[in-house]
Amino acid sequence: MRNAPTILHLDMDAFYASVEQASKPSLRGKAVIVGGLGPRGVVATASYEARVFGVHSAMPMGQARRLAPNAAYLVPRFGIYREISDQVMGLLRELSPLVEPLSLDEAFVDLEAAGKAWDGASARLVGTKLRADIRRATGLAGSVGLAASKMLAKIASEQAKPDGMVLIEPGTERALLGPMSVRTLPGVGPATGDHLRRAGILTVEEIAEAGEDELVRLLGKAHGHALYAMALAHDDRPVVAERETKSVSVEDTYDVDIHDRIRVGMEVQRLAERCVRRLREAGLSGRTIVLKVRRYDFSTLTRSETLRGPTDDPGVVREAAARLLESVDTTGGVRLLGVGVSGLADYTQEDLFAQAAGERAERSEVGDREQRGPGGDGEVGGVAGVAEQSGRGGGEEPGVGLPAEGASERRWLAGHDVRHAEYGPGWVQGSGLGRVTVRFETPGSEPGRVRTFRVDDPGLEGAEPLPLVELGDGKGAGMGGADVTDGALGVGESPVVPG
DNA sequence: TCTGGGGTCCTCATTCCG
DNA sequence: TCTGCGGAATGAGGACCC
Repeated sequence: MRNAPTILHLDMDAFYASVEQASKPSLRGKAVIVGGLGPRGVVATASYEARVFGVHSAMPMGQARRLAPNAAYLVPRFGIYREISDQVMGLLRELSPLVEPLSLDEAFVDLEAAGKAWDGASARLVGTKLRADIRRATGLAGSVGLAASKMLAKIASEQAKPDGMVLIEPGTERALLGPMSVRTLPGVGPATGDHLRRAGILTVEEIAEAGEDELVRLLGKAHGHALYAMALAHDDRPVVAERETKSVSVEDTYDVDIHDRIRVGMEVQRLAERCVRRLREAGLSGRTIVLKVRRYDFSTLTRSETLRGPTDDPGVVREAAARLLESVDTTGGVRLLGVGVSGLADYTQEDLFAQAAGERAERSEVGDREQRGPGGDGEVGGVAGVAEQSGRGGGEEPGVGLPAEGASERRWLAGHDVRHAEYGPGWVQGSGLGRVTVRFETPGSEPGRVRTFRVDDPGLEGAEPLPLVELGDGKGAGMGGADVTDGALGVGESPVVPG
């Protein structure tokens, strides 16, 4: 491990929720919860105001609504999150060519590799400037951790939240980590945490005291060795700029369990097609097809099949998925279906055609029996439409207000952007019972007024998100000096009117 | 109104091959 | 020829992360 705190970890604070607050003046200082709004949705991000009520990410939406009934509940807008993320990652790449994004809102940067920092003082300067640059460019707050390894930089940024910076001085790591919970260490989740607790190991120090052999005995070779090293603050993992994709998958959780076997088959076909679309967009092909089924009782099983060569042929993937489904008992109902492809290779056309032809010829007799799937192509029934809604969010959301494929009526998703011919730009506060409620405001405006329309109002249409920071003047639209109208935290009137 | 979606990595069992 | 053994590939499942 290096001896200077020159690895930087950036973590954008409550990212999705902060973007929504920056976009929507009326939500600043309020509890905002972003996630799936269906009956089986979970929280993706809660604003700090919402966390006061005990709401946190991965919590079932129903539970969140009980804890914070007056919060604003919004559907994610991945398009704008990705745009802002690109902006932030761009700033990081100005610091160093060695940037390792972990997600839309997190990344490691190796400052030493670029000669941008060589000791604590220079690293602090870089961190301070970065946070200011991010705020100027996006209006948002990010927390920075600086340390001599990835693990510690990440722990540091965690401690820095919200809107802060923490540097862990080399030499102080063991003392700092010792009293912390084992759950602090990367790779220790609920299961491993329980495992360790049953062995009487609660803190990082106790992991170190237990010794490597005991850890390996408890957790297996790879995990045991890795955890022991982490507990001693040994972490040599380099910052890796380019990581290859290893698999591509899509999955949908259905609002209501599917019992009908034919319907299950159709859904698997649709998922296979979506998966291949994603695969092709990435310029990839793959050898191993994976079917995932989560049953009514939440038990999950996977079935996979490896082809002789990589494919990106929708027909081949559909057929493989259908074959895999045959070996799965779905009586009792399924709540989730997924199709994935792994064993990825670079796309090559000749391989592809040879493969497709070969596979089909091989199974020409068997094929007929299981072909029934794609016949009803394009037909999306009532329940399928609902599933479609819950399944969106992977990044290919349809434009708001545009009809979903096969759906006859426009859908207005809470939080998404719209424009009205008479009232201008705004966003959907809620919809139902044939009505849609829109708040007319923009990132740079004062909190705006609410109006309600019929869902088929001809003057209303979906719109692109507006930039958070007005171009040119560099004025941040962030939360810093935003007006907070409620005296107490979030106990004010609901900013989102249901129905 | 219990529990999303898209990934990665590891372990363990089985099978095939030399 | 029979048997044992050690990979490598494959398949299933679990844990974890954001």
